[in-house]
Amino acid sequence: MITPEIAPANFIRNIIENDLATNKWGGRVVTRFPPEPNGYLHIGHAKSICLNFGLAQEFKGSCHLRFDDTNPTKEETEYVESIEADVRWLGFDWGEDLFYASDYFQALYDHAVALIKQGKAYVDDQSAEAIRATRGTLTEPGKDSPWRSRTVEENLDIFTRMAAGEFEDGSRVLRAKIDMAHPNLHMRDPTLFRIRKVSHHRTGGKWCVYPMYDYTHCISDSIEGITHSICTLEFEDNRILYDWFLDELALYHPQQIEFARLNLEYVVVSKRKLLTLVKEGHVGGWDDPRMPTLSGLRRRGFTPESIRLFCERIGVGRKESWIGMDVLEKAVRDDLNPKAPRVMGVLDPLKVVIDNYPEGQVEELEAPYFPDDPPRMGSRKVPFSRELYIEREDFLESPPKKFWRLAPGREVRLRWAYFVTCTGLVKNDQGEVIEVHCAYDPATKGGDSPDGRSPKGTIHWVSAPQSLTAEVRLYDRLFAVPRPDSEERDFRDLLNPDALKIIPHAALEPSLAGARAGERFQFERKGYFFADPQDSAPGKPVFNRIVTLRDSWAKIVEAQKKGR
RNA sequence: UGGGGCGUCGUCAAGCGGUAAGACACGGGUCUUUGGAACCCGCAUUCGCAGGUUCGAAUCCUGCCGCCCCAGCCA
Repeated sequence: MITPEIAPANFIRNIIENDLATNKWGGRVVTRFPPEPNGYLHIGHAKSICLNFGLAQEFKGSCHLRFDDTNPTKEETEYVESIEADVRWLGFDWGEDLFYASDYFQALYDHAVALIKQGKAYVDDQSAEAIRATRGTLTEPGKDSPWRSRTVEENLDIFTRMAAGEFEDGSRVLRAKIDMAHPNLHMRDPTLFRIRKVSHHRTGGKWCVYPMYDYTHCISDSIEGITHSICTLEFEDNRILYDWFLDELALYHPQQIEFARLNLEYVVVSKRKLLTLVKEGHVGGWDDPRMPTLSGLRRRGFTPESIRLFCERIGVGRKESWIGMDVLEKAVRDDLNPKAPRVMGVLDPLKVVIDNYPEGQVEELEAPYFPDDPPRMGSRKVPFSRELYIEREDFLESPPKKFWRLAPGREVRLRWAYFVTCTGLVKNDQGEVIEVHCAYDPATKGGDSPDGRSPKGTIHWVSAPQSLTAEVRLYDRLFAVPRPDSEERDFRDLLNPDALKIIPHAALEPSLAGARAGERFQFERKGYFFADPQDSAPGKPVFNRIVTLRDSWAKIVEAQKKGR
């Protein structure tokens, strides 16, 4: 197991601890995760989910799942289902606390009527363009609407008729009457309700006026008895409205707290761009293993634990920050290292003939699944014969300094098998090595020599005749540059062409024929792999590479290059 | 030139007036039948800058500088 990491302190936890100490909320901690059901959840949402559900868990409170479905033109049931599945997959449970903003449409309407009666809201007959034109600018105040001083009675009458469907979409809106000269633009008479004569995924045709976010969110939080309403930094300016509505309506008043959203290098997370990748076929779908969506990460083979570990490690603050992809990769390695059984698979096969090994002979060699803890899960038998495959990159005709693998005259250990020494090689017309010849030392069976010598290199291998041919998909970072969003070029041109390499005929050890869909393994020296849950069939697994192993040889090579 | 925020190691991030946690990355080493893992050591005399208050400041005050967000009938 990964050593349990102590959840690092953060300012939100501090606020909660302080509130608990002062009994501000009567000992309650109630948070919520409020997605709009208009797209798939991605790694950025995971941060928010882990924060909200994690805090609730830690303080024995609760976290509500609430769909913010106030805009029927953009929201669909398909998305609520995928969101529920993703949150559950991440390991969180909202219990009975599943809500929809649309549950509160009537209450929202009633509160609007109350605001009208208080003279705090009015119906504006101006067009959207006119409203925009009179909002003023960052430095100049706006102008009052000509409809701002309608009587309460008239406002009540028209608002009622708006809700009854008497007016066309866009013909008028209900606005709060605050201050058109306020320095915070959100306070310049924000819209409360707009007319939308469209069917809503839950309320159908019941409503033709729909409430806006600022008005809806605070009241929804209030109704549900939320204590800490955690959202991202871009809503900082909206907090003034959150507070204004609740104060004017004299309702239970949760505290809105903002934190910096996640920025992850080498991916893009905007719905528009992700959708483009899917629609234009740059990826196979929302759950393509290259995608930063939770469904993509799941399909790739990431574990929920690894995502949670990642979220814990990146912390929570109010500073715009960028997290390197290596942090996510490290998190999944750390999670899988103690969990994934070790097996051998050759991704780029190079044939090896052991000349002094009897033709036709096959030995079954013992190979532990967890070499660092052999009793655990025991071992499997791996066949060994005269003809093997090794990784093409594990042989070099003229090896550079510090290369410890196979080369002419060089002895290496074949993992769990024998020491072999390279005695010759065969090339094709293009001068490429297509076959390597070796001699094995029968005294080194199992990988130990009686004379105590130990080769510098140990490489993996698979017996050719018994090998399992399987498709392996090597995934890597989606983009070739760390911050695709801040580049001038079209983001499509920044995609990493090597984000997916399909190997149709990898040579795997035969035990893998028994791999079940959804199982994870470490292919020794190569990385962690996941039997694709959709494309694997009994006896015919298809593997996705989740992440490579840390590769210090690659670092040496790079250093040598630079040194030159 | 309005309003709201943010600036602590390469990247995140603790710290809340008492003399800079931790993680990732990086460097070195031990061990090793994965150049994996594990383990050990190192890694900010300094907290955007400049002043000030104080016995004492990353923490308080003042002034600068830099970066982000806001002008949807989106959320």
